[in-house]
Amino acid sequence: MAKENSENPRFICGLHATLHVISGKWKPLILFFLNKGPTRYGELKRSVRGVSDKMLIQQLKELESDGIVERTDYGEIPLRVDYSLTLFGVNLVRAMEPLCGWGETHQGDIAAAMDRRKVSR
Amino acid sequence: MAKENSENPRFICGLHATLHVISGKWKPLILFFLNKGPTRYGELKRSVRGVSDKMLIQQLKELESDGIVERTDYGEIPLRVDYSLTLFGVNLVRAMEPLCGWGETHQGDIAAAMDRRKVSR
DNA sequence: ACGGGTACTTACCAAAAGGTGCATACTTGA
DNA sequence: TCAAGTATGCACCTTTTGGTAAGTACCCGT
Repeated sequence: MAKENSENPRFICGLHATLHVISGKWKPLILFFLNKGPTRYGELKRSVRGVSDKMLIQQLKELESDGIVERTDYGEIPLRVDYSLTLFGVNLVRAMEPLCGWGETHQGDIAAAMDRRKVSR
Repeated sequence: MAKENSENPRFICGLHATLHVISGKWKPLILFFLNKGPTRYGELKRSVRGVSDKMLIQQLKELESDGIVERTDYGEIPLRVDYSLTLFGVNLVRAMEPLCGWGETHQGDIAAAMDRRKVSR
């Protein structure tokens, strides 16, 4: 078990801790869309364009395990399952909001940066 | 070149755009430490515990290419190079601050979540 | 009996990301 | 001549992440 002391702390800083929860190609986007309210699996998949079933389910399971997201199974057929944010998750998404704003504001710059990276490969 | 229209937009949302800039295991931490002011390469490496030279240099190059970070070579021997945030970078790090706060507040929960993930593998 | 729907599983594979180990350049001091 | 310092390069390798394709469970309607 990892020792938690000042000599070898688990996390370098608060940001480091947060990154462990939100790392994964799709997690930030999943959380972003769940911020709109409880969402069915299929609807979430349509919102998070490009994600595969395998990854969506895997990352939802991890978010559930971490206490960020909760899963509601209505026990119907066809299956109807909702995913929603816990209070813990709502606070996390709130902390992510400035990143949304920054990205909105700088989409042009970011697209240009991506093009530069592509060219220099 | 990717078409930017409402039918097939480059980014799903602002957050998606931001993620393209900060994705990479070490980038958020690099930015976090550079927020303290211009930093020498060696000092930055010591701060970002665990990073290899290869990755630190690679991710610094990408951040520089994206206009987030600037590199100052003093032309001395031994080499002395400083890395610092551009204004663009300072604004990005400001947007990341709530994530630092969230992580600070929830380090215990996050550590517990990580332990649960480890057990269920 | 079969196909539809939704949500999810799994084996195998590919791609991406990250790391190791050794190397380089250059001036200075021993 | 060699070692020291700092910053960086590169070939090869390992690990992690993500994707594909085919499959599953279950009830209902045709």
